[in-house]
Amino acid sequence: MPDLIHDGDSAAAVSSLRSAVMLLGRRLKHQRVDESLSPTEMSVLGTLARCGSATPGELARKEHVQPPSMTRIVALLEAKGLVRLEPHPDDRRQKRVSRTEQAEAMLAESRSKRNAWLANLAEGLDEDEWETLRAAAPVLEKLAHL
Amino acid sequence: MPDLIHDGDSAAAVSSLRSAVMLLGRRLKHQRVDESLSPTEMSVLGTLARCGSATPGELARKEHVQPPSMTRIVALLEAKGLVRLEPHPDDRRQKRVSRTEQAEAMLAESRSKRNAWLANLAEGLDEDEWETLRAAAPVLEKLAHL
DNA sequence: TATTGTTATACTCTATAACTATA
DNA sequence: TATAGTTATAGAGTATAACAATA
Repeated sequence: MPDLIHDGDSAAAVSSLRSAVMLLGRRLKHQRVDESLSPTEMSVLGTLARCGSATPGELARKEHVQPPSMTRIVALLEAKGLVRLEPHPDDRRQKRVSRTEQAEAMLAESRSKRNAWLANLAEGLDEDEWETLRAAAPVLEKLAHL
Repeated sequence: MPDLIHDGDSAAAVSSLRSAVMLLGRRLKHQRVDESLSPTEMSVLGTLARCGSATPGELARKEHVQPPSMTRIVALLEAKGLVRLEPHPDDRRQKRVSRTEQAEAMLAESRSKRNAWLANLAEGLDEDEWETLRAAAPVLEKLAHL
């Protein structure tokens, strides 16, 4: 494995990346479409958008909450019409949780709002800076998923 | 103002940046030194590291919490030896809150732990990718502060 | 007997309303 | 009279412990 990041410049870049990502992440999180959804409820919908469907237990593990908390979250999302619960085909103890069309529309609106906010912020950069960032976007995305 | 980001490629880059920053931000947030500090307590210490010192009211506004919540947070931080409270020089209603040496050490350790985690993650990139990200770091930092 | 999910209950964090002290 | 901070109390979100149903 190449040891890319142990010179001084790279250490500074790591530190700079870390603080920028954390601050920008916090600011993005505040751009919400639906104030009535808690961060975890929102995150569960995002997870379901990636996974298609999952059991309550799987969701609890992915969101780092305990099973009883997920029971409550799923019940709230179901009451809001954002997820659907079905019996598990193989195991009658489990359930399948999947998102509704309404949830997909809300997620799309949420992404769209945050994109618009970020694009507006990026107007404060000059063309070279934006070009640099545009080149880095796919790399940052790869890094985030490593 | 130049209209940099309204072509299709840039819209894709904005979306990619947004999701990468949010995911990476969430993952970084989980890298904690002290599990006994709530996110807001941690954030208050970070704010004090930037500002030097502040009144409880200023902290409440910066952290977007109500004054009574900040009263409690400051009291908890003081009990943990992480902030110091002093009378305000000009106004006897107010107080000055500043961080202790112990808080500075904790913040340094926290930054260091997150940097190490991120640097380790970055080992999964190849040299060109890392070079791209290193060039983008200062731009991302500028963007986060706009 | 182990696992999935739920119910009952307690704790943490934050908010609102009412109060005290100072400007 | 207005402002800074605190006290008292309530609500939202999550945790642990005990339980029911199924494997």
